[in-house]
Amino acid sequence: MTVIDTGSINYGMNVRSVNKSAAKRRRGRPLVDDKRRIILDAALEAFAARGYHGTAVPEVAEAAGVGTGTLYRYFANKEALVNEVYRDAKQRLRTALLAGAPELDLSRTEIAEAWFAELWRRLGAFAKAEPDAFRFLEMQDHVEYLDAASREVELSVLAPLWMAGKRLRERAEGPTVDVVIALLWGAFVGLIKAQRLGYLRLDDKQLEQAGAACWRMIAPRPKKG
Amino acid sequence: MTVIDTGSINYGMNVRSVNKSAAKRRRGRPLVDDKRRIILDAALEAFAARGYHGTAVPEVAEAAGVGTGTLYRYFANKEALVNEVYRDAKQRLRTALLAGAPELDLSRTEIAEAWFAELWRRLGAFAKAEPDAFRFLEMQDHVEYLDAASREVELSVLAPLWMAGKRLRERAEGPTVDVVIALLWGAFVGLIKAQRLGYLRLDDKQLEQAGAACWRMIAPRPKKG
Amino acid sequence: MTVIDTGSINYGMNVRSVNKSAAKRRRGRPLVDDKRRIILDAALEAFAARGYHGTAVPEVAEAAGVGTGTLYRYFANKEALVNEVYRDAKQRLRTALLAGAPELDLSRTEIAEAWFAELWRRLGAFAKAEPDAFRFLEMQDHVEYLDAASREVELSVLAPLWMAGKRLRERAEGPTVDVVIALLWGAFVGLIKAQRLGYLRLDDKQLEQAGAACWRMIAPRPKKG
Amino acid sequence: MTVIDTGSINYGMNVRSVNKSAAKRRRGRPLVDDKRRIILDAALEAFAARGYHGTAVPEVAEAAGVGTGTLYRYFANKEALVNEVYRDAKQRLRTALLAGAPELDLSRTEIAEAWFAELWRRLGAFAKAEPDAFRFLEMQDHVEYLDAASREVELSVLAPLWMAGKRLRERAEGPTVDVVIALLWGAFVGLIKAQRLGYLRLDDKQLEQAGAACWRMIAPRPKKG
DNA sequence: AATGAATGAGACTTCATTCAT
DNA sequence: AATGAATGAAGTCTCATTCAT
Repeated sequence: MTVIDTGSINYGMNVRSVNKSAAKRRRGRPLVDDKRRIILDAALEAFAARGYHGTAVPEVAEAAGVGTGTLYRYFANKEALVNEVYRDAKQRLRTALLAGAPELDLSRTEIAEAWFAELWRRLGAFAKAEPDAFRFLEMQDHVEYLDAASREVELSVLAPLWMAGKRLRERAEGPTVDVVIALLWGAFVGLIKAQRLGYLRLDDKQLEQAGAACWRMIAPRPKKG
Repeated sequence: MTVIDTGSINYGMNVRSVNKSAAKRRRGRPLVDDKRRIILDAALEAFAARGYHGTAVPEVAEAAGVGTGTLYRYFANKEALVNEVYRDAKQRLRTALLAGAPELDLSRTEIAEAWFAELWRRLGAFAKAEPDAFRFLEMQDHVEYLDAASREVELSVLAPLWMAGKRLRERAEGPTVDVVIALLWGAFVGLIKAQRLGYLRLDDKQLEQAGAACWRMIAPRPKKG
Repeated sequence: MTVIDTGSINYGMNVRSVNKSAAKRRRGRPLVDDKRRIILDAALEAFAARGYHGTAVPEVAEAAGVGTGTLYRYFANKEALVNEVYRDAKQRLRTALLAGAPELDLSRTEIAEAWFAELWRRLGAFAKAEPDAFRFLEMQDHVEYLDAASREVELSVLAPLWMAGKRLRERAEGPTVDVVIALLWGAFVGLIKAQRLGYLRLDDKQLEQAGAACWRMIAPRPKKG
Repeated sequence: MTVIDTGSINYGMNVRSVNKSAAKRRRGRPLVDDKRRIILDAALEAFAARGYHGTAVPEVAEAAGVGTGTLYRYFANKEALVNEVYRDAKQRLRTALLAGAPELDLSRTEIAEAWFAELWRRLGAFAKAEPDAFRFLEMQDHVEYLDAASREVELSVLAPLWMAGKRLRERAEGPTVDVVIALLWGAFVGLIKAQRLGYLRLDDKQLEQAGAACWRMIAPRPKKG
């Protein structure tokens, strides 16, 4: 069962650094994308900590180590910036969750369970490796400023999960797929939030146990009759 | 089993109106608390919709139908206002969840299950009756401006749940109480958020099924050995 | 010939002061319009001196003796301000030129000449009494920021002149009415501009002689044949 | 009468192109002045369209097809640029109006009239050939940034006209030379401005008629007595 | 010599808070 | 006690100018 044998793969953790070091260079000269990357990172941290309205653009610029005017050379305005930060983080989440996931027969319960455990582990790894990204993405009310492109990215993460859920819960009773996804996602978010607020400390074992509990929530039980 | 026989009690739904109409009056003379109440309600709505930093104080005053200066007679400043809004909403949530709950023997599984179902129902009722309060309370990053008093109120809601969880999961295996609470709370929040964002529509039956799924997550299974 | 017997009427000169003193007051309390008026006057002076783009809003506020924020209570933004300044000045020009002008039989040359002399004198009085208004109105390229309302006011000044010109030059040969108006208006503007730049000094006699010269430019000569 | 027999000479029209193609070259190598010329032209267009304060330096550089830094190699700063643009345009106007004008006996009325008609025609040709130059030169409030050198050039255009006017109006009654020049110049500017704003359309015949009307304004009439 | 990325001063505008009425 | 006009600090964004490449 190769799926869960990912201990050696460090997903999530390296997405960002990959992006950074992969910045196109020509003969050693760092290109525009470098500065862009630095600003995006600084903005993510600020937005994650204080929200969109609570963050001043010069703050972001300073954190990125560039002048305010420079930031505006890379992003048309604050709204464009937050949208790119959002898409960027969401893409990384997407990669962390879905990259390299093989097509599996989720109708077989033991395979489905392993698949879910893997997903949960990846989520945990992402939340640990990129706490700011995770926190930012789970903020309420991006709606206010997200543009069409960002909403599309949003769907590109949800859709695969929804498809998997659909296959997983074919012929099962209980809540519909939408509800199950919302519950699971919320449960995970709640866990991370509680940790951030200091209500609990998570180690790998507890994270795994939490995942197992969540699996019990959705484990298919055949419909009556 | 009186616990679940609360169908006739409309908890939650009336919390706000009770607060409103219960504003202390003496022989028909409206008291100070009336205006206070109105401002708090207007502020809650605004904060829930646009967040703390996205809401302007004069905006709140106008929505409350009072002058800006008047608002400052009741609340020292914007931060004091948001803290009071927070405590006020949290108290109402507390009442909606915990009021009149009898002491139960949660070590007996069928009683515990009924107790959880009731809790879940009350949560649902609160989220429906006071969407703004629920949304506001679950916003991230109150931390930035919450004061000690507010954090205390926060605990006054959590503590009873924690105690109940403790009793419920004595001798059970799986995640610790903190983790379970975080998962459950998060799951419910995720459900409501998904509904608000239009990812799903909830009717009473689906809400109940969701609750049942969550119960499966925490239903005590005796420790091995 | 009552037309030219206006020596006792001080047109133009008093339009502004009238506006000022006529600010609605109730029991001696100066009303909102007062501050509005002060800001408009300060803005006119600044715009006349340095143009729209050359004038900073806080400059105007300071000249008006109010805080920057205050200015924005009265005018939505800089563009709204300049439009109101424009309309305000143009209306005053209109009043100064056209107020109380009787209907005359401009087909009779001697009446037409007196009418023109009167118009010229009024122009001179306006330019003298309100140099800033005159200078501002004759700046190039208001077009960039003028809104529909302002363009309407523009026409309300031009239309009557155009009608008069039409009547005056019925059956005359030479340039069309549009051309004549443009020439005359331009000639007057050139005169004032030259004075402002120090190329000449105008006394009443020279102004009158200039008007007479202009009259020669348009004095109707019957068409040949 | 060679003066008016200039129908075949295309003055004005070619001033700019002459300047351009006449940029000093040596054996096909484009010289510094080429780039200078291009920048001046781009700047003129921008300043004419949006004014000094409404024009950004990088905008000019881009329109000229050079880097921003390059522009600063040719002009010390924005103010130096606008001054050079001004002098350049004014010189071209000077050439267009005065080049090749023979010394004439303006005391003879019919010669003076022909001379004036020629001047008017040249003005018209210049305004048509170089609308941007004409528009820019007639903008108000160059004063703010014009330096001594520019003001000198201004005079080098005015002085010859003033001399001619002096000779023309020796012993005539009516307004002084300054006034007459201001009126005429203003009249022509008004005509062109009206055309630009769409208040009228000018063809050659109307332009000539306008010139004739203006001549009537200044045609010398012997002093009484 | 040419470039254009970088910058910070300064422009426009908002808003938390005060205070005279 | 209630008001809302007034304010200036602070936020978003632009642009004249510099300087490393």
